[in-house]
Amino acid sequence: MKSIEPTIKADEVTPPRAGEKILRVARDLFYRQGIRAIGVDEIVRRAGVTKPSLYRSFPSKDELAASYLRQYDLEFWARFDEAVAAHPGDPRAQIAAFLTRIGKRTQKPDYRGCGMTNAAVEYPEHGHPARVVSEANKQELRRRLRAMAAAMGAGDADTLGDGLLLLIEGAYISGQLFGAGGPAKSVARNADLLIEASLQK
Amino acid sequence: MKSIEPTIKADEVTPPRAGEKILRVARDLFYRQGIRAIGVDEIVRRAGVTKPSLYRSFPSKDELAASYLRQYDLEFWARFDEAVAAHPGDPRAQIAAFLTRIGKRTQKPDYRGCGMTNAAVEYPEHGHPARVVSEANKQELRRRLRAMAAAMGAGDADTLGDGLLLLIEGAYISGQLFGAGGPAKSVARNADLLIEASLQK
DNA sequence: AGGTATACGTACCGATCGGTAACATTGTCA
DNA sequence: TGACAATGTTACCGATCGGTACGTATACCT
Repeated sequence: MKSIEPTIKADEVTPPRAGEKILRVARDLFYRQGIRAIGVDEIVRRAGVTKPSLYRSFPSKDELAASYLRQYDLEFWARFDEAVAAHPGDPRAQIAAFLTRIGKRTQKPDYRGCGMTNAAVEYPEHGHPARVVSEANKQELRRRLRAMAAAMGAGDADTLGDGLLLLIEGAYISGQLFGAGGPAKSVARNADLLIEASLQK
Repeated sequence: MKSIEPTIKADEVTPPRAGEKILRVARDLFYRQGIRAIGVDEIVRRAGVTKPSLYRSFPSKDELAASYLRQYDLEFWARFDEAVAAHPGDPRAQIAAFLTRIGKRTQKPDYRGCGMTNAAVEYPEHGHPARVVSEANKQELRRRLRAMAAAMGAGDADTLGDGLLLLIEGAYISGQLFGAGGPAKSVARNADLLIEASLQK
């Protein structure tokens, strides 16, 4: 009476692996309160697992933080590419869509900026696992923004791309500094003004 | 032979009080490595004093961090007002001077952004002594930037002022994320483009 | 010289940090 | 049934965390 009912695979009925639960909880706590502010004990407690389970899935807390950021990276590019895909061949509209979304997110009550940016602030030391992931993400973002600026036909595409990056990072930070009603809500408008000025040169 | 020579008061000849040495060392370590990353033991060790001396001058580490930021606040406004004083009655030139200076600072090797911004990222909790100082500084900066945008005659002064704040915060963060050669070096140029676009509307 | 207040140092506190050793328990599959 | 892999349990490690009780030195004023 037990071998005839795997209508669902065992893998699917099995509750989330310990590593997955840990990463899910860590992601939430790290983002909302910061990586340094959260101890491994609190993570395992909220995840309903024990500490050895954490260290069987992750070699260290620093690597757990890096894993959190790698997942964050995937979700970030998913959002980015979603805005891109919504306006094929129109980089200016792509930027506008992406920034409009950022501007809205910054107004939400529990917004705490960009996990990548925050991690880099928390870990200034070069070579730290979390910082490595964060820097790679930002390098790639810069590359793509400059490419989009060039595709718009900007005279100085690198400057415009960098200007957009400054506005975006400013929105991330201002969002968590000022909360709702802060300067971040105008990021899309300001980016559009900057693009306009950079094109008619 | 001892009562006739107080040409200088005793207070002045005395080597720096423990509290001052502590604050000087704490300021340096907090800025370069972050507040959470530095323990009170390291502060007192590098300052050449002992821990009770720290807690006689400051009620807690959090308050020491707040004192560090209050001093940072004074120096920040000194730099800001210096740029303002250099171009009386010309807010656009004042902004340009201030941002040019920021752009240069971000290219220095040991640049680590704005101490205020970093502290707010490290302490997301509302009401934390360090965060309170940081938020007050940013609120005032926003107010002044908006006022300067209005003085420039911008159609939508609040949007322009906020846009400048976004660029500034973006420069702070990008400066420590990318190091020399990063997007922050173009902050003055992008701000000028944004101003230009905002005025001719 | 003596009193007094201020500043400083030694030694210590309990709590928490990230991380681990050793072993028991469970479910899966052959 | 028996082997295996994953997880849980318990207890522990040395280091560091922020913070303090308490005694000692120094400088000044009378």
